[in-house]
Amino acid sequence: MKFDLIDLRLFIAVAEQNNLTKGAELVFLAPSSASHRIKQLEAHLETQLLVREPRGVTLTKAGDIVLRHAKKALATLEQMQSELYPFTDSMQTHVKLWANTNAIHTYLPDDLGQFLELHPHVKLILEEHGSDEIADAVAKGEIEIGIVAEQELNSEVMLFPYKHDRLVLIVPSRHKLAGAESIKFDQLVDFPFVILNEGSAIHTFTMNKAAMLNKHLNIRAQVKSFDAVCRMVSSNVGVAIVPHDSVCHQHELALSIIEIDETWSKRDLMICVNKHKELGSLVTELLRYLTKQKVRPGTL
Amino acid sequence: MKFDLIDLRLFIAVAEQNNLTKGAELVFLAPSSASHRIKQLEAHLETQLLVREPRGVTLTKAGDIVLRHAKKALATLEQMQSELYPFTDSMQTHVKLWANTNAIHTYLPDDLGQFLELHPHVKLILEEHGSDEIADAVAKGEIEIGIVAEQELNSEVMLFPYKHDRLVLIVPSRHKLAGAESIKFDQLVDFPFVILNEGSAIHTFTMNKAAMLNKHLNIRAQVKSFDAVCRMVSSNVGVAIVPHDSVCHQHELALSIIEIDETWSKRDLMICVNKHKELGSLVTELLRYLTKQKVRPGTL
DNA sequence: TACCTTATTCGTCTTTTACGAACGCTAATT
DNA sequence: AATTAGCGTTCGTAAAAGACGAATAAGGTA
Repeated sequence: MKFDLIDLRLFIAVAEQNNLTKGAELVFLAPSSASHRIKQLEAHLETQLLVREPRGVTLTKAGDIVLRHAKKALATLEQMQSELYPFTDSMQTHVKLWANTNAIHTYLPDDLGQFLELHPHVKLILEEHGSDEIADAVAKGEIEIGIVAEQELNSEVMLFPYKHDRLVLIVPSRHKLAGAESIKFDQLVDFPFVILNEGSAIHTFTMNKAAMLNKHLNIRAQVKSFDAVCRMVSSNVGVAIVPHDSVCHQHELALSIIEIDETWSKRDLMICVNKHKELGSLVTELLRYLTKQKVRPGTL
Repeated sequence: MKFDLIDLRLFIAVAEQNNLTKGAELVFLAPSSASHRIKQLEAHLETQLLVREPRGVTLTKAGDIVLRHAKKALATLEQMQSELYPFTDSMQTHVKLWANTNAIHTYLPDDLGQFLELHPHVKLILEEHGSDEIADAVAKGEIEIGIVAEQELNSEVMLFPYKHDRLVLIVPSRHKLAGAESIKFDQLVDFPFVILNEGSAIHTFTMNKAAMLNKHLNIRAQVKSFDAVCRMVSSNVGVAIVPHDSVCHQHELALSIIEIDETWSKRDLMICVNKHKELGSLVTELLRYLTKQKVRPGTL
């Protein structure tokens, strides 16, 4: 066994991209190096793993086997690091995390709350900043980790997907807005609204947006779950603003989904960390934790 | 994750030996290199894995975790190679295997038979030679793999345990030989014998040894299993020669076990392969297979 | 006290590995 | 039909990693 973990990570990346160059980039290698490494790997295993095609690569059967086991092996080692965390020397006790408004008002409270519960000794220093500012601070090493919205940022940071979601308007199928592609928020403040319980993040958020337009939302119903929101809307009680992911699989309901054409409706959040600096174990742990969190419809 | 597979193998070896120097040797590293590697590993994991004591090392709790996961990860990769075997390029079709008399007449037929069944395209070229001769041929690369008896051989070969067993004499507890430390074969050819079915390897072997002394064994009973042999002997039917491992756990029977003081009674068999040459996948597979075989009492 | 075992440090040398530039190949484009 | 764009590979060079042996340190043992 003469290959190493970089080979495995590279191979996984290449396999998932079906593209050697892109895969190489994901593990910070030049294409030439990647090509060389994979050739060595194939030589050591005495097996062809990829078929090189003019537009990328595809896996052979042997490649599938390697992909599967490589993933498993790396997962084992990730798990190891995770379990190792409590024993880590020089245990870091605080992390500076900056996040944009969206993140701080939506997903973060829940996620961080859970994380802090799991790690009682940890202190988070959480601040709200603009995405560009956050990325710069991460690049300069002023903070360890940030959560931002934009994709195009300071190229000195490494990005991981955090949440991928957007707020949409749902209306009954026969509503006069039904079928519209997208809509501005100010076009709908006068419609009757179905919203979540007072105090929920999205409730507050929506009310604030309306207030900024000097409007007062016409609240027809307040309910306790996204499920209930959808049902109310489909029963013609009113319209509602909800995360797209919490509605997409309610196909049995007579709903029409409309994009909201506002910057705040986009909620693709990315985690960014310094590209070059070695991450402390606590940051690694936090990053691991946050990237594991999936969108949980109905929680927001 | 900046460590590599060598680190993991090294760590496992060191952990199992509780000794850095010996562990290093197992993975063909100088102690200095091993020390350096493990220090790096500890640095990368930000965790102390070993406590260095004057007589070797012991594992910390973190070390235990690493040991467990490292083993699992490596096992995954071994499994991968194993599954990969059928896809291997330049699939080797024959292997030269030399073995000493013992091995050829005892364990090998069974094990090789099974192996060949699993690999229908493989041809084995099996020859019988003396252990030293075999080791030299392996060292020179004339044959890929050998099975030998002695431990002290040409140091250019790498050894793996194959079978660890020895033939012993069993007699009834009240037999006049009972309690003896050891005995020569010629001292017992006149006792009545219980032996395995005609045709079994050990039967043929024993008969041949007697014939070499110009004696004819006094066969009192032939039975079909080692279990039966033990029962017959404990019932005073006669004495018997059996593999030690097939008798050791028959404590309820009134048996006395006596060493046989002959070279052929030692059946510690080792597999040897070339220390420096990269092993072909077929040889790897065979080696993997043979080292997995455990002594199966009652099979011989 | 002298000695042994075992791990570590240091300086040197070899091997490994990454990179960029040039190249070859194929499919899509003009 | 010629051109362009996307990909993977090859090659030479430069830098980094890694292995080794000798010397060292630290703690038990005879």
